[in-house]
Amino acid sequence: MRKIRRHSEVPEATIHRLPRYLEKLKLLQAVGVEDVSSRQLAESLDIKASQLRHDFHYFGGFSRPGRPYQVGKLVPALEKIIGVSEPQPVAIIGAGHLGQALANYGNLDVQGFPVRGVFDANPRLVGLEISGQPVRDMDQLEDVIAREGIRIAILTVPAQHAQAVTERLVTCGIVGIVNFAPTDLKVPKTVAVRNERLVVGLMALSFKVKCILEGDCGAE
Amino acid sequence: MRKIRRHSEVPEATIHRLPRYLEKLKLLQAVGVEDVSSRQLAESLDIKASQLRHDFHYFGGFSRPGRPYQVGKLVPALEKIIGVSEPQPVAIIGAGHLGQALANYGNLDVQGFPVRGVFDANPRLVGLEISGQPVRDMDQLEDVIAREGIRIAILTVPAQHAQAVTERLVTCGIVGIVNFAPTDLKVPKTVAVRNERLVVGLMALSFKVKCILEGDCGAE
DNA sequence: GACGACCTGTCAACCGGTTGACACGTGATT
DNA sequence: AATCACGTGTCAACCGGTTGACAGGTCGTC
Repeated sequence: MRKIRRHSEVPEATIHRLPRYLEKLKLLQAVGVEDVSSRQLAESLDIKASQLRHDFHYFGGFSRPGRPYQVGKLVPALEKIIGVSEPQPVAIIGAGHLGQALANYGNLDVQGFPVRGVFDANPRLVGLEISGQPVRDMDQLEDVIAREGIRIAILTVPAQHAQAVTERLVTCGIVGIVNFAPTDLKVPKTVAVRNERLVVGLMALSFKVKCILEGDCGAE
Repeated sequence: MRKIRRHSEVPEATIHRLPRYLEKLKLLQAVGVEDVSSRQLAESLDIKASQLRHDFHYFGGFSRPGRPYQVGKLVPALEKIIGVSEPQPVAIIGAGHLGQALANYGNLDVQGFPVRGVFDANPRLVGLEISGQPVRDMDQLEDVIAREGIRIAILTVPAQHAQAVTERLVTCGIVGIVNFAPTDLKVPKTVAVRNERLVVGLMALSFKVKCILEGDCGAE
């Protein structure tokens, strides 16, 4: 039942697994499964059971010893840990193709990240309606973020504007940024950034593809 | 000058840094920089110089000892290693909002991944033109992939169809898949998959945001 | 031509994350 | 009540990746 104080001690790798645990557990819950053992859950996620238990151990007290985990308790516990026990509103900055695609992506709402503001500097896009939401002019950025209590922003502006926009976001209280621009953002330590760089991913994949084709991967 | 045979020995972490090296080097090249030391390059990428040299060491022979790296030689060398010294055509499966956004994303072409086929099962989308390319019906999938020699596919179909489509892709010779569907794909070992799970990223970010807001991150 | 500034290649120590092992708790069965 | 199958919490060994240190090469300068 002991809770760890400083979440900063949780390894990065574990943090990235938490969402996957939650995802799978919600799926199980939807099917009506009540109990799940570390082995079952781990196997379905293709990781080792010991690792899963180790991960949970950082937070402690998910189950009574000797008994499997209870899906019904684990889901809200994980949601609380991750910070999505209440909806976490997000803003999308940049209503180009990608921004629009994300605004339309219903899964965000469902998973606890309702889009509460879409912004663009281009007057042609401003006023456009996407999934029932207007694209707003950038000069409303600060107002809307404050009013809606938004903490997380998704950045889909061109690379050359990314840093400037980021600074505005930081000033008006944004704490987390998902960056789709192919640039590294400079932010204070009190702001978390996650880079989603498609091209980097593609290239890493390309490297592996080359390995596979040349036959110097795996047992040769 | 010694070349390592089995690229599979290159650590995952290094593979993911290679594209970033290339990206930055291209930028330098565009500005006319000819030489760059490991320290300069590493600092601009916010990593340690020793790590960069260590990474390059896997491939060897990028520079004459005692002299800094030559941008003009490094760029093609890295392109060759990553597998983008020649354009690597890709297909996009699923022409929904995300698929369209990616098809429109000019950066892919520029970086060596020209989109050579966009497919969708929805008759309403088939025939639509995106960036000068028609959305094709799924029944043309095999033909086009074979004709264009496509090795990498980007999967942007709904989760429930992802596995079925994947199997078709594998059968017709696709070796790398970028998966945007929130599902784990089952593929043979000879196929590389990279999952781009937006919601997982958002949740990891949300966790950190919560840490920051609660003040239990960093030096407290 | 000797010196010093600067560079890379290389290796060994270090560190964080992963994994296997096991102690201990629970409930069903005999 | 004893036993067995199955479960979690916990820890120590292990392993891969990161980091610092240094040997050895190159160039410009005095």
